[in-house]
Formats: sequence, structure tokens, C-alpha cells
Amino acid sequence: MDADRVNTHTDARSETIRSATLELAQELGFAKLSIEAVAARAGVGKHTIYRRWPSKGALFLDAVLSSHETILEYPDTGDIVADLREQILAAVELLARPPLDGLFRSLLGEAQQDAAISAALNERFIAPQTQRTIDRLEKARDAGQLSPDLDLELAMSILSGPIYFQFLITAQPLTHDYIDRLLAALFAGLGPRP
Amino acid sequence: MDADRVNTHTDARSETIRSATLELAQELGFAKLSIEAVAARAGVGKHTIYRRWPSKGALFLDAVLSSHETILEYPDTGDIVADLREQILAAVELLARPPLDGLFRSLLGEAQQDAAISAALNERFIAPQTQRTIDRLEKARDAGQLSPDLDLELAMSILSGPIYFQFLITAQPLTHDYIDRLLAALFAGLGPRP
Amino acid sequence: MDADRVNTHTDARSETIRSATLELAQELGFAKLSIEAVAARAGVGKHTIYRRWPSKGALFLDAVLSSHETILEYPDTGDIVADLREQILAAVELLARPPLDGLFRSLLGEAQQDAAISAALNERFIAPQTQRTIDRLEKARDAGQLSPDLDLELAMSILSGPIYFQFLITAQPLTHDYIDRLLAALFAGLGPRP
Amino acid sequence: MDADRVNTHTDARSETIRSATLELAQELGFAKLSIEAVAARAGVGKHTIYRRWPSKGALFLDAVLSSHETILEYPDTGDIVADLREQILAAVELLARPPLDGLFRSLLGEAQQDAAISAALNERFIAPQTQRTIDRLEKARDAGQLSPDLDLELAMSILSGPIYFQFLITAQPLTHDYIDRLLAALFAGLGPRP
DNA sequence: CTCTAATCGAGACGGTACGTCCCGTCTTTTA
DNA sequence: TAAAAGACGGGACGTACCGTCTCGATTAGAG
Repeated sequence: MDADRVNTHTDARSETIRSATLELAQELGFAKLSIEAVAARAGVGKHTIYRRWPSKGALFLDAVLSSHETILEYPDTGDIVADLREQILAAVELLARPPLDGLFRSLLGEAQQDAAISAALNERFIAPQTQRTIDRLEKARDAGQLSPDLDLELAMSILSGPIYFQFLITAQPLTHDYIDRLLAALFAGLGPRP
Repeated sequence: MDADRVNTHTDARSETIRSATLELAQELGFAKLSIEAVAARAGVGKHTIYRRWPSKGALFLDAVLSSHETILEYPDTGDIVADLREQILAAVELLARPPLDGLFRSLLGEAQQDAAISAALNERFIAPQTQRTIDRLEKARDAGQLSPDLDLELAMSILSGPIYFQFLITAQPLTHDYIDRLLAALFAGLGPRP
Repeated sequence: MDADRVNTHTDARSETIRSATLELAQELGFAKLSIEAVAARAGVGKHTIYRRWPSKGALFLDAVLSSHETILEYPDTGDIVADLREQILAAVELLARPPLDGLFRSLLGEAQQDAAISAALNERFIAPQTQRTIDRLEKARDAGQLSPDLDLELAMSILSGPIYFQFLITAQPLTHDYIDRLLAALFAGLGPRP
Repeated sequence: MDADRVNTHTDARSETIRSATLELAQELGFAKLSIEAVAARAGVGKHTIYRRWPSKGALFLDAVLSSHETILEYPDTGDIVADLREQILAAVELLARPPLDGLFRSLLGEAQQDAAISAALNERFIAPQTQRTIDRLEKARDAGQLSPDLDLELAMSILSGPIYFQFLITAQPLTHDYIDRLLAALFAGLGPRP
């Protein structure tokens, strides 16, 4: 699977198109976004867009992901719970709050309709984040802060899953309190105290 | 928010339309589904559809949810881990495997673009499942099988989140083994053994 | 061959479309006429045009022919030469002079690229004119004003041909003098006086 | 008006382009011919075509006329009717029969839309033919085979017009018999025998 | 026998229009 | 009198070419 499939050009014209895409997505929402409008806003022929991105979804993904390359914080204070809290908070603040929340939600929605978008999203965003989390978790496990036989890939979905569930499924607010309680419960385990 | 907003009619004509919708969704995917095609397939005027459902998404949600009212198993053997395992397996087998997986994924995707769909989905599907899980968890907590101060709403997102994450975000297979390891980790907690 | 193939609707909307077509054809010329522009000018969806006419050429033909249903003069004073002169003059004044000359020339040009246009043009315009000329010639022959063994279909192309040749091929002006000299020469014959 | 305006280059690359043009015109018809396709077929950049011909029509005219420089027969047996018959037959066989009829018809059609094509066509094809016919007619008139006061330019349109009329307007077949009857009628005149 | 300038192929580019598909609304026709 | 059938204005699709415009890479003529 190759992220280039959904473009990665760095020339000025591509950048103009990505900007126009984001502007219009903010104004209209992804659903009402049209390649025709992007072309008009960017002052570009439609073909120039089709030449670079295979679909509206691919363009949108590229525009959203390129606009916030900000590497999310992965602090390492030695305290794994505090660090995970920091990291989750940073991600939530960026992606689940205005102005980016609607776009990110749409992006995840579009990934459900288009396997290429899903794959590119994983490759360009999910996988790198996962890898960095796993690296941090590994250090923590070596430091004795985690259950020694914990599958770290699994831990990643345990940590991320509830956040995404809240964001995508129940559409409940992701408060700091929620994140604190979540981490506490995850580290303590659901079972009764021994 | 009222689920009736996305229809609930029980007459034969509505049923025909729902069937045609499912057929076409299976054949073409949700993205290429059109009300025009549904009307043609159902042998019905477009008006008749618009009179009953406010949007393609609402029709689709209704068609998908109505087609599988099968009440998912919520066994109660006294063993909460075994029962949760049974229940999660049943849900995964139904919703994350062919033939329903694509439709369910599309439904969740559409919910990201349309708040009415999101609300209706919660009301008609997510909330009832949540309630029944919470009821079962409550019994388990009372029986001392769960941490006594566990927030059960939170527990629900801890149990569901990783599954949805795997289904929607990483698009990895939801094997029985994965579910077993997930439950084990969740009950044991991420932290080191005391 | 059926002229209905290129439309014949008499409703008001069709009339609006024909008018917009003529306006734009006058302003831009047939070559730069577009169905898109006609639809915009007529305040009509493109599909409404495609539903009625199979091509830009067919629309244009219908618009041009419908706009000038004026039955060309076919006088009968008893003098065949004078009458033919009158009739040819009327046709030339109408079709080979502004404002219609450009449109008519384009129509004949388009007929060379599209057999359906050619056939419709014959059926709706050429054939009826031919028939009326032949009727007049027949009377003249009976009255002894024409060579008694003259093939009247042939006579029609002898009378019309040079006019069209001048109009389409050499693009020379069709003066009254030219028409007079033409008729004189045709009636006298090319051969030497006996 | 200068025929060079529509090109006249004799180099090998121009010849390749003309050939590609003819091939594609045969395959697709003039209407569907595109400069883009000609460039691709000829293995040539678009610029190279635009550098040599101002328009698709000009290229097409040049390609068609260059491909059949065969000087049409202008026999002189002393018998003007027989000679004209021969000459008209040769022209008809070449231009109004496959494989050239469609191309020639398209060329005449295009001339109706584009004054430059019309002028170039006259200059490169019509005028020379006319001149040679007029020369032949002049000899015939001097020999007493034609009406002594006949306007020879007019005679030219009288002889050519009906042929073109049949070819372009009524789209009837140009049989040998038709040509014989035409010449007989033209020489005898339409009027009654004196 | 280089060096410089022109020419070339290739094809990107902003545009315009194509003919098609659906949208959601609205008539018309049939039962 | 309600429903099928489908016409309607509209908007966007993805494609095809237009004529213009860079690009290197030949290729030739001039020095």
C-alpha cells in the first residue's frame, strides 16, 4: 500500500489546491465539497486536480493531513500514565475540537466508504502514531510500569479505541475528566481488586 | 432527537423499499446507491420514498437496522468474562463479517457526515445495546466480579472502543483470539501486577 | 427517414429553447453555439434539450426552419420565366441575405457532417420546395412554355444548382442580374442557336 | 487571400502529419478528428501542427487537397459535349465516390463555417478547375459549339451547380445517366423548341 | 568541431463544453 | 385521491480537446 497513491506533491500548485480544499471544506463541509468548486477557488483546471488525486476523498485526506503535520506531543517524563494523558489530550485537543473536529470526523467517515482512503489514512496517520505510542509503551514496560506480558499493539487499541468510540459512535464530549477516568480504569483493570 | 425522524413505517410498501435498498446497497455499495435506483428497483415513485425518509442515509439506516432486528445474545451464565466474550463474538460475527460488514461500516461512515443519522443510529442501535450491557455489568459488579467503583458507562466504551477501533480505523480482522486477548488485558489492567 | 427524429414539439418550452438557440446562433455563429449556453439562456436544464433533440445540429435545424415557416412565394402569372424569377428572388432574399444567410449556410454545412441533418433538411425544406416548383413547372410544360420532354426533377436541380453553387462554393453575391442572366441562359440552352 | 495561409509545406514531417490526418479522417470522420489525435498518430508535438496550420479545418483541407493532386482530365476531342461529359465524370468518380466522397463533403461543409477555408478551397481547387473549364468552353464557343453570347463564368456555374446540388443538398446518387440527361437538357435549354 | 540557437516530442496547464447522473420538486396519467 | 411515472431546473461528475505554455533532448548552422 503506497501513500503516494493519494498524492504527496510538494509543488506550489498542489499547495494552492490543498488550501482551497480546506477552505471550502470548512465552509461547506466535506459532503458538499466539489472538485469543481475546488478548481474554481484554486484558479486551476479540473484536470490538474484529477491528475494529482484520484478522488475527492484522496484530495481531502491529503489536504487535512498535510495541513497539520505538527507532530503530536509524545512526552517522556518517566511516568507512563502522565505521559499517555498528555499525549491523548494533545490529540483530542487537535482533532476532536474545532476547527479540525468536523474535518477529521469526515475523513474517518470517508475512510469507511473507500478502502484506498482507509489505507492511506492508516499509513500516513494511524500507523506512525501507533508506532510512537508503542515505542513509549515499550520503555514503560521495560521500566516495570506496565504488565510485563502486555501485547503492545493490543494496548494501543485499548488506549485509542474508547476515545474513537466516544468521538465517532456516541458523539459524546471528550472531556479531560473522561480521559483521566479512562486511564485510571484501564490501568486498574475491570476486574475486582485482588 | 427522534428516531421516527428517519422512519419506522411498517406497511408493505415501505418494506419493499427497504428490501430494494438493501439489495442495491449490496450490489453497488452505499456510495453508489441512489434514491432513483431504489425507486426503480422497488417499482415505486420517488415521491413515495421522499414521503417516508428524509434522506438516502436515513433510508439506508432504516433498511439496515430493520433487516437485522435479531436481538444479539446477552447470555447470563454467571461468569461475566465468558458472557461478555459470547456477546462480543455474536456482535462481531453479525456486524463485522460478510454480508453485513460493508453495510454496517458504511452506516457508521454516513453517521460521520450527518448528525441526524448519528443520532438515530445511537437511539436505535447503540443505546439499547449499551443499556443491556450495562445491566449485565451491574449484575456482575454486584456479584463482585468487577471493580466495585467501576463507572459502567465508561466500562462500555472500554469494552466496545477497541472493537470499533479495529473495525473502523485499522481495518484489521477481528479474530476470536483478538477478543480473548482483549478481554484478558482489560480485566487484568494495563498496570503491573501488584 | 422521419423528420420527427429531429423534433417537432410545439409546446412553449420547446419554443423558448428554439428562440434561445437562434439568438445565440446570431450572436456567436453555429460553430461556437453550445447546448450549455442555450440551456442557460433559455433557463432550462440541459437534459430538457437532450430529451427533445438528439444533437446540437438537430436543434439548430429545427430552430432555423421553424423560425421561417413563411411559405416562399410561388406566383403563377402564366409566365413561367417571370414566376421562376420571382420565386428564386424571394428565396435568395430570405436565405442568402442577412440576417439568415449565415445561419442557412451553417445549416447546409452541418448537413454535410451529419446524415440525419441532411435527411431532415431534405424532408422539411428541400423536398417541399421541390414539389411546389415541380408543380409549377408541370403547368408551364402543359402550357407549352417548356421543352415538352423535360424531366422536371432534373429541371429543379438545373434551376437550383447554380444558385447553391454560387452561395456555397464560390461565395459570390447572388445579384438580381445574376439571376436574370442565369434564367436567360438556362431557357436558351448552352448550345448555339439553331 | 493567400493559400499559404493554410500551409503548403513540403517537408517530410508535414507529409507525415497530412497522412495521419487523412487516416484519422477516414477512420473517425472530420467531425471527430482532433489535432490531439493527429499529433499522437503522427508522433509529433501539437505545437508542430499549430506552427504549420492555423486550424483543424486548414490542416484537413491541406491534407485532402494535397493527397489528390491528380490533375482531373480535361480532354479536347473537339466535341464539347463529349469532353464536358468526360471531365464531369472524372470529377464525380474522384470526389463523389468512396473513398474520397466523405472527406470532400466534409471539406465543403467546413468551408461553410470558416471563411478562410472557403477562400482557400476556392483558390486551390475551385478556381483552377473553373479556369480550365472556361478555357475549354472558350475554344468551343470560338468553334461555334456554344451560344455565341454565352457568359462563360455563368456557364461554369450552370454546369457545376446541378452536380454539387445533387451531391450536397439532395444527396442523390450522381449516375452516368444523370450526367448525360443533365448535359442534354442544359445544351437544349429549358424552353420549348422554337 | 565545437557552441549556440532553433526545433522538436512530450505533455502540463487554464479553460470550455461535452453528455450523463442524480438531486429534490413538480406535473400528468392511471386505477 | 393517491400513487407510478417521469419531466423539470439545477449542479456536479469525469472526460475530451482546445490553444498556450514550459520543459529537456536533439539537431544544425555559424564561428
